Formats: sequence, structure tokens, C-alpha cells
Amino acid sequence: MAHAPPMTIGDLAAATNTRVETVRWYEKVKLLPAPERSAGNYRLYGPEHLRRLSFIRRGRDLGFTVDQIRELLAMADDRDRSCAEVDTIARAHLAQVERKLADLTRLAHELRDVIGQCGCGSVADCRIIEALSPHGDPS
Amino acid sequence: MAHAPPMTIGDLAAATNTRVETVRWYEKVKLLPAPERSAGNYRLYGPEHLRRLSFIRRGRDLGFTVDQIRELLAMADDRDRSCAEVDTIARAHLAQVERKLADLTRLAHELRDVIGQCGCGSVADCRIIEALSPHGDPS
DNA sequence: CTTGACCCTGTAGTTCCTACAGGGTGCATG
DNA sequence: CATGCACCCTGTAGGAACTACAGGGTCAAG
Repeated sequence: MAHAPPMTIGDLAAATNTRVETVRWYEKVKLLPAPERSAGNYRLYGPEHLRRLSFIRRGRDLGFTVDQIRELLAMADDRDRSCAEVDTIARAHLAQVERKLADLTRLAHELRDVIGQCGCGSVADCRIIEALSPHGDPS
Repeated sequence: MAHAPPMTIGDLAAATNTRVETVRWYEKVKLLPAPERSAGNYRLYGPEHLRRLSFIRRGRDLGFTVDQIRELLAMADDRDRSCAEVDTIARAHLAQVERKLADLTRLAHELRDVIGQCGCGSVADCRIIEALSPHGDPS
């Protein structure tokens, strides 16, 4: 139960379902801090890197841009930042997240409907498109 | 209350918060069918195009690739497709949607926490990163 | 001490847009 | 009726976020 041994870039990539090249790219654009290097110049990652990369990957999968993720990470990093600033950013992101939640919820509902109907002849009345049709600003 | 008059590409783009160039690009890659043209060679869109483009845009915003959206649209289009096939695709997409829902729900929760805490000195214990940390395969 | 899996840097290619350049359309207005 | 001005057309080039080599070094196993 000592500290976990450092991971190589391959380990980290495997643990987060990421390509090795992508991990290096995140380092280049400063989403992921440059880790220590071994004697043989290998990158060595710790659990902090794992958490951070996991966050980045899931954020990307949810449709956030790299800049938005950078902003969310900065919020977590600079905890002595002005409260008003954090509040404003967090509120903006929350509004966006709630819009995405609403859209995803309706899409999940329609997919379940399609799956439920499947068992007879054909997909009678598919409303998948309606699930994400206009219902306010898709800003 | 007659049929709505056809929209120009600018109208359609404005209605879906999309750039005109992007609409033309979707046509080129066959996500959006090529519409009728006016005498002066302007594209003329109807409500079907609006629904479809809206679906595409929201799908992209939710992190689906163009190919995944193509698959979802095909499911809605070819309603006389083999039931088993639609079922398999729908199940795969539903699993992905539910993973995204879980992630977004946790992110929304953490953002609300941050907003709630803001009112005193500093962001004491920010757990935003934990919201999207490892908890199963982020496939 | 070699072999194979893995790491390094760098550059070029892919996807999904985004931004012009150079030119035509269409309607209001003098 | 002509002359703006906003909008449309077809390109092609650029940017964001990866992805895939090429050419070479590291290292544990046998």
C-alpha cells in the first residue's frame, strides 16, 4: 500500500482510453503538465496526471472544447481566484451542461422507444429526429 | 396558415445557430440533402431541412461524430430496415448516451456546488475534476 | 547480447469546420 | 432605371483537435 509506482505514457494512455500521441499533444498545448522524466528520458506519470487526463477525455467526449476544459481545470487549480469570477464561469458552464442534459435525456428516451418497438415488423414511428429538434436556442 | 415559404441558406443558418459555410459543408458530405434551387441558383430549404439540421447540430454539440449522426439519421430515414440491425445500433448508441448522461449529471452537480460555495472567501474544496474522474471505462 | 515491445522527436495527414477571394442575385431607393 | 447594399454562389486556404508514420533510442527477457 505504498505510493503507486509511476506510469509510463503507454500505461496512462491505456488507463484513459487515449492514444499515446494524444497524451503528448495535450502536453504540448498545456492541458496536461509535463511530467518527470526517467534516466532514459521516458515520461513518468503519477495519479494526479491520471485524474486530470481522465477529466480532459470525458470533457471532450461531452463536446466541450479544449478551451472550455482549460477554463474548468483552471477553476479547480486556482482556488484562490476571485470568487465572483469563478461564480460567473461556473454559472455559464452549468447553463450549457443543463442544455446538454436536456438534449441527451430526450435522445435517450427516443432510443429506448426504438428499442422497445423492435420486436415486430418495422420501426413504425421513429421520432429520433424530433428528439433533438428545435425547442429553444441551441447556442 | 399556408405552407411556410422556403428559407434561404441564411435563414436556415440563423434558425439553427450555424454558419452558412457549415450548412454548405454538411451538404457536401451528404448529411443534409441538396435542396431545390431558385431561378437565381439560391438554395431553398423547407421545414424538413430545418428539423434535420437542428438534429445534426445538437448531436454534434453532444459530442457525436458526423458518422454517428449519419447512423442515427439513417435509422430515422430507412424505416423498413431490418429490425435486428436497428435494435443493435440503437442499443449501442443508448449505452453511449447513458454514459454521457452520467458524466454530465455529475459535472452539473459539482458546478452547482461551486456556485453554492461562492459567497465567502475562496473556493474551499473544488471537486470538479473528481466529477469526471475514472469510474469505469471511458470507451 | 540480441530481439521485441515500448519510448523519443518531428512532420505530415484527417476530420470538421471557418474564413476569405472573386463574382452573381435581388430588392429598395433616388 | 441604375446603383447601392445585403445576401447568395463556387472555390480554396487555414485552424482545431487529433492521428499516423518515419527514423531512431531504451530496456527487460531470454
